[in-house]
Amino acid sequence: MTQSPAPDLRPVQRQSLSDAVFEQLRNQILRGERPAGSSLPAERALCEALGVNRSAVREALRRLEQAGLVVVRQGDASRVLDYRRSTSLDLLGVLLLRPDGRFDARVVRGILEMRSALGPDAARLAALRSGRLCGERLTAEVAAMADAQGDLTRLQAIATSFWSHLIDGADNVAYRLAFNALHETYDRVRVLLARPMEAELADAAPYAALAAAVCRSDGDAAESLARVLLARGERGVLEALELASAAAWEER
Amino acid sequence: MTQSPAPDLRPVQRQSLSDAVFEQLRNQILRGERPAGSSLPAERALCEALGVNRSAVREALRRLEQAGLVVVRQGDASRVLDYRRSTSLDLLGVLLLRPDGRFDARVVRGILEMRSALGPDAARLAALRSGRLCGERLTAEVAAMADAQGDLTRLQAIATSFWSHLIDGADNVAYRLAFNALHETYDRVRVLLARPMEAELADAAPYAALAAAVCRSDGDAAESLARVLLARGERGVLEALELASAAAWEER
DNA sequence: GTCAAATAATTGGTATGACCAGTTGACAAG
DNA sequence: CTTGTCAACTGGTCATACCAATTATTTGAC
Repeated sequence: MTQSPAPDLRPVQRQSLSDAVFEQLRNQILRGERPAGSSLPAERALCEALGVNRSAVREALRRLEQAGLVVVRQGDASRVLDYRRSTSLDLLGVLLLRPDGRFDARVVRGILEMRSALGPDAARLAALRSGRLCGERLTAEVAAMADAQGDLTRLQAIATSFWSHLIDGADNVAYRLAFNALHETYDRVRVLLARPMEAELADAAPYAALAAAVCRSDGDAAESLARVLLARGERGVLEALELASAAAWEER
Repeated sequence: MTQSPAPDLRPVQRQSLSDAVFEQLRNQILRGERPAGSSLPAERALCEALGVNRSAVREALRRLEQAGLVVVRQGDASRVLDYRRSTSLDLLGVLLLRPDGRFDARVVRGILEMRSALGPDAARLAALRSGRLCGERLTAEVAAMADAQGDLTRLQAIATSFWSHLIDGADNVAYRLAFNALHETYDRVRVLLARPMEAELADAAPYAALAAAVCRSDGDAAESLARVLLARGERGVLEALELASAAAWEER
């Protein structure tokens, strides 16, 4: 008797009502269906329309407010803000995926550019500020890479850890918080990026050189090594993106 | 009869209960009084302790969750996250001011470094991508600067607008969102930075040169001009920061 | 008719209290 | 020791009433 292939059961994602309301309204705003300046329906009207209690609606509104998507004022209707002007980096993740499920190429490009602008500078600062201590941590990650050759998924995790230590070494809160946002965005599409970023991930040598540069507090070398390293992945992702858009073109 | 000096009444900022609860818990977390990994009291316990309704507590928790400061899971206690790892740039504003009301020098330094890393690249991209159109908008801002000579507050507003147009020209969502966060942080301490940044604000010539470079799509020139321009303010702020910390030292 | 003050209607803000639904850990049965 | 049950937490949802701020309308004086 043939054994059917193991159906890998993934944990089902739970979603509270306020989560659902939040996502629905957020997506409508980001899609432009609720343009900046427009008013949201009254809370009681939203309850009615969505079939939930007012608490759920209010909690969702609080989250939208915290995210910088709407402004709520007692006595007046809640108004939609221009998310391009009023939100912070934590929205990158949702902006990355268009409504049709494909990548938004502009967002991808923007993320890559930011990575290339901050990464080398962070490497420079880490070398100058945390030299030896940071360099040793980086070297440990490089050693882990050697054990993981061929396992792209594991290499992704190690590379992330590598950069996280580098950012810590740079001792820059703004870079840290930006990294958090970029990392979370990256995490959403990690599997899809494994192949395109193979050139950046599979070769441990540049990481080793960068770790060494940091270790000897050579800021200039660290900066230029980081620049070269990041360019590898950038090229791969952009190429994959072009192929994908070409394929989408063919589909028509 | 002597007239007492006009007591300038500023509009009192309204604050809902959930706002107050949010701020209190957020500050406790950021101050380390509620360390990462620790559990928050149960919602009903918080209501009791804070003297408010459970709705207010829940709405505050939703905001904390959205900000990446806590994680809430049904059936279990809410837990505090490590904000250095789980929050995004929108926390810069609160991190900037220490509990005693002074600036956190490390945060200031970090913001300046990020500004210097992204600004020149944004200028380069704006020149390459939006050249003429963007350059004309920038030129208009430069003209406004001429009318505002001497009025530092107005110059601040114009410079902000100048950079906003430049970021738009760079056509990079990530830069835009990062700019939003930096700008909001800047806005909180605008008046305090007017003097220290005078060298960057008062001279319109560098802005004019940058606008011209963008206009003729000269990416390299735009980048280096932006670098020089931003260095002016950076130097001034860092000097002011040293003076302030020296003064604080004297106070003891 | 004009304009300002009073008022009604609409919006969000807060409060109570009940009950549903997951999580955890103690505890008894196997 | 393992396993299943159950009790006591936890957050999630609901209904309803009333308070408070804003806005639009009406009213009334001039």
